[in-house]
Amino acid sequence: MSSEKSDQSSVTITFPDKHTRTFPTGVTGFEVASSISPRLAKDALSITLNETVMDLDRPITSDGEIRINTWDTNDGKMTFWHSSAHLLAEAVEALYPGVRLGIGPAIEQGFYYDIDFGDTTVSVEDLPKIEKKMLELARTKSDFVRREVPKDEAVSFYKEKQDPYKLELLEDLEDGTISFYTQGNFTDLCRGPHIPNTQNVKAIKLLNVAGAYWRGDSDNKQLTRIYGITFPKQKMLDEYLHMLEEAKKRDHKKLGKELGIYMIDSMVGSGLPIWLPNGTVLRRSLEAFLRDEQIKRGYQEVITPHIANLKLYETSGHYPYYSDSQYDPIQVDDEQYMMKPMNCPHHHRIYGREMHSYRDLPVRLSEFGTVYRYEQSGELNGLSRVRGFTQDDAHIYCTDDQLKDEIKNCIDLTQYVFNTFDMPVDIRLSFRDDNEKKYGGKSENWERAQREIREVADELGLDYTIAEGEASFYGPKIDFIIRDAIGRKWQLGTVQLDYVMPERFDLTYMGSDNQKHRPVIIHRAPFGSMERFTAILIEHFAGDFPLWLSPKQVALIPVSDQYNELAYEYAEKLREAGLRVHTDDRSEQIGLKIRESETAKIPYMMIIGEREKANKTVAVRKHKIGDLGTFAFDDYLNKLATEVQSRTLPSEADKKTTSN
RNA sequence: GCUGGCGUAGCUCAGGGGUAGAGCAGCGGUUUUGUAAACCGCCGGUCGUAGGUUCAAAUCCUAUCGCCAGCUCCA
Repeated sequence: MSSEKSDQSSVTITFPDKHTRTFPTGVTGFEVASSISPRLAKDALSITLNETVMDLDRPITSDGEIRINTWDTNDGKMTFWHSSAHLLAEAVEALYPGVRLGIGPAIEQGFYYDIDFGDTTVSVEDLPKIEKKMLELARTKSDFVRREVPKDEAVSFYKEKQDPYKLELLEDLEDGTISFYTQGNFTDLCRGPHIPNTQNVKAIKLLNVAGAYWRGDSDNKQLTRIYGITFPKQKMLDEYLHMLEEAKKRDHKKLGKELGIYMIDSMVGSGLPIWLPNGTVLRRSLEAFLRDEQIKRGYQEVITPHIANLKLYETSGHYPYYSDSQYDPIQVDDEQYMMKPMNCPHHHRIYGREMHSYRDLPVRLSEFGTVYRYEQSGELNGLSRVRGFTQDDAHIYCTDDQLKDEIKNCIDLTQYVFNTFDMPVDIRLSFRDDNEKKYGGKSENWERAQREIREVADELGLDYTIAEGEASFYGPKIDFIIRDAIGRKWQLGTVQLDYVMPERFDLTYMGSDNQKHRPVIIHRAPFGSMERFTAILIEHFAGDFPLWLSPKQVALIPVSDQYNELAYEYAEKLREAGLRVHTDDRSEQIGLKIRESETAKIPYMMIIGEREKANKTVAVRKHKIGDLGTFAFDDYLNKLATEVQSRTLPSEADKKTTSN
């Protein structure tokens, strides 16, 4: 921060609500917080001054906008967890003298520290004793003390300590910008900021140990990374651990198996998921949903083969550029063919098969296209990371003038899709940075595209962030990050602009000026991959799917064998109405049949016995809710059909049924 | 691919040098049932795979495959 105004005797601080106050120069964040309320001063962890997070006791020497960071803010948590990482390092140094420290940052959920334990292996069993030490140290209420040190001193400090990692970090730092933080007996090279003292840390959980390469480079030594999380209150930790357990219960690998969604079979091959009957119903329902919506929006569906001549990918540039993640080509007659890693080149050839007039554009080609990519074995994970998957892919070929409308249409479709599942969406505009070499296509196209994307986002009133340098090689993109029912974030759909492929495939259209022009391509996929999206859906709904997606929608449960006939009759009517029905005609007790339907997460049960036979009614029981009462069969059938058609979410359906 | 952990019956798990265990599921009977587990019996495993050590290996060692947590990468 510049201190050009340090000669002034006062600084003007602007608060988040835009009101301003004047303080003497050199006032600290703590003093500013105290001037508002003692409570705030007590809760404050750090301040953010002009987007820079600072210690509470750093003097403020220039005007600026301030935020006082408590636990309830993101910056506050980051400060808290970063300080907790130091606490972890202190505990580890105390318990394992002679360890070398790498880096220890705060992360989205907690923090980690990378540590070289030398010849000692540390496993999860060792974590409780480190936790205990951390708590002990936290209770000493040690202040975090910042000290700016000359580079020479920092270097000799770490030479003394024989820590090659910190020395390597120091190489990249300039004299005059180096600071140490000390708490208790522990000093660490650190930019800061930190919380005032260790006693705010009341609850500690070390979660995991894992190997991590120094600086993320697999040529470097692998350090031991200890992950942890801390809280200012024990209750918060309890809640967090509860959330972790909840997430575990929702794990799609567990539920996917239990509900018969998919299997992975070692004889078929790892990373090659097999969709079981229940999963296939679910997936086809999702596809039908998107397909219908795309048809309404003027898409044309195509089907392309799973392997293609290598020349196709040489033309697109995917080969050999991405050959690390592609399966090796196979020899077919005199030519080489490759498993399809992308659908786009096929679609480009479809576009290119005939002349297009500007009047025909946009051309929107869609495909549920299955692609194969080689993922390293350690990457594979259930349905969410696989080697063969199906993209809900589409490519839109349009003129520059149509681009804005098409982007708008894509964003609208994507939002429509995620709204249907009640998944809140964060939007990120991924633009290029100044590194020209990273990107293809003409600069003016990029600039226009980025401007138009932003205009569209503004016109739609979207709340978005811009990520410079996150664009793909061939164009800027819009990324959709959704949040699931337990608040986890997933990057899903993308809309990407492409100025490179039209050149590579020599795609043209005839303009009104009777000249050939290059179309712009939009790549977009709301779900991204059917496999990954299904994994997220399973976890989002915890397997309790909305009726329209449930593999089995209604279980018919006769009270005893005598009522089987009526159950078959009802089942037939439900099937005719398009519902997926299971009739449980086993000679089992009703309690068991209900229990099994509950654990299979079938949304509705219809119980049929003497009373129902007499009156042509059904007793309806709803999954997770219980007995809803008795209804005329035909009425309930219509109600269910409506619920499917409107794609009602389980939470909404519960409200409706419990209120009547 | 790398580091660490884990592979025992269809599933969930116990056992840790001396003849493989439980519950659930499955099968056969009995029970004909009113809103989350009826009763009896039976079947079921080369202890992931391959080597090795040993009189003897599910158990110890080595390799390998798979899974899990991370690391790296992701058009």
